[in-house]
Amino acid sequence: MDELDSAIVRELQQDARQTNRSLAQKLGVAPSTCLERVRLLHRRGVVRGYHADIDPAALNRPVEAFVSVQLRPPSRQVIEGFKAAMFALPEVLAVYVVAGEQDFLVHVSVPSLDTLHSFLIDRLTQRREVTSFRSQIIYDSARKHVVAPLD
Amino acid sequence: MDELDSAIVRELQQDARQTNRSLAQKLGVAPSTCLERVRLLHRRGVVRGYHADIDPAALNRPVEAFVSVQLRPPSRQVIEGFKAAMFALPEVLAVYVVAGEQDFLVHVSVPSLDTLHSFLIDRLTQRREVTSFRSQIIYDSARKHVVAPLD
DNA sequence: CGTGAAAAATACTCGCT
DNA sequence: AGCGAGTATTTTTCACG
Repeated sequence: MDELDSAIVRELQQDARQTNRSLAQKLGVAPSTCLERVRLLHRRGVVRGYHADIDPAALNRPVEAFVSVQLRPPSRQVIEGFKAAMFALPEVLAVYVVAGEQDFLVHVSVPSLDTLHSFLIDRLTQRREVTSFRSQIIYDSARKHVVAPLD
Repeated sequence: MDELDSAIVRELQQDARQTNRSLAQKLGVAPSTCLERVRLLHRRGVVRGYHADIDPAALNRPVEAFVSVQLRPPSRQVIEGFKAAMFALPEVLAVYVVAGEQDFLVHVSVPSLDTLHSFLIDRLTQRREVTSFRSQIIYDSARKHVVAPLD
């Protein structure tokens, strides 16, 4: 990860569809050089993929929330099982196994508050390993698409 | 958003760099048709951008956490100010204004637990509007890159 | 390891249905 | 709106420095 790699990573985070040519021009190297670097970044697992960012409203998912969940017992089996079950649900965007009062954080996006309520009742309350949960509706959010190396 | 649009959106979420040609082939339409659809999806704001997914470890950010923050007073001014301040920090990946006991959720990624501690002390404790906060280290996580329409 | 030029593939335009 | 042939760019390869 030298300076050129970092610059490539930054640019591809900003716009994954820019041509290799314009990328090379911006960074002041030959297109073939740039292409080789990008390939190495793939092989090394630095670049994990390229994904379109879609407006949730267009997918009929205007309502988002975080649901914190406490599990019993918080064993590996229970945690892994719950994680897999949640991830399989279409409403779920992401799952996080966390340390703290709660064991789990589930990021969901749904068509309405009604759908959220149904999700909580049908998908969480049902499960015996869920001892408690708390949901936080997201009023507003902002996410970075370009993340710089630290240190 | 007919069936073709949905298919395009799904495919571009899965791999944003696939050529228009292969995309058209998969969906059984002419490349020019496909290109026109993609452009319309842009214009309508359905596709907001294309971003490379980078391994956080490669950016020297192996430690992630959610920090829940309570603000006083939870006025628009205070919330917006805090949001902007947090978003400007390099450690911050995303910010969420939420409803519930806490007012804010900050997603951070840092080089180490030490860095996280410094972040909490120097960037949160310092601020007068922060009345309390709680941090949850992320042990494990999974995020979907392809999100389907609901209903 | 980076480069430049040739070859192959792709994007993009546009007149037509 | 969707299509396909033609043109313009781009990607990709490869022999050389």
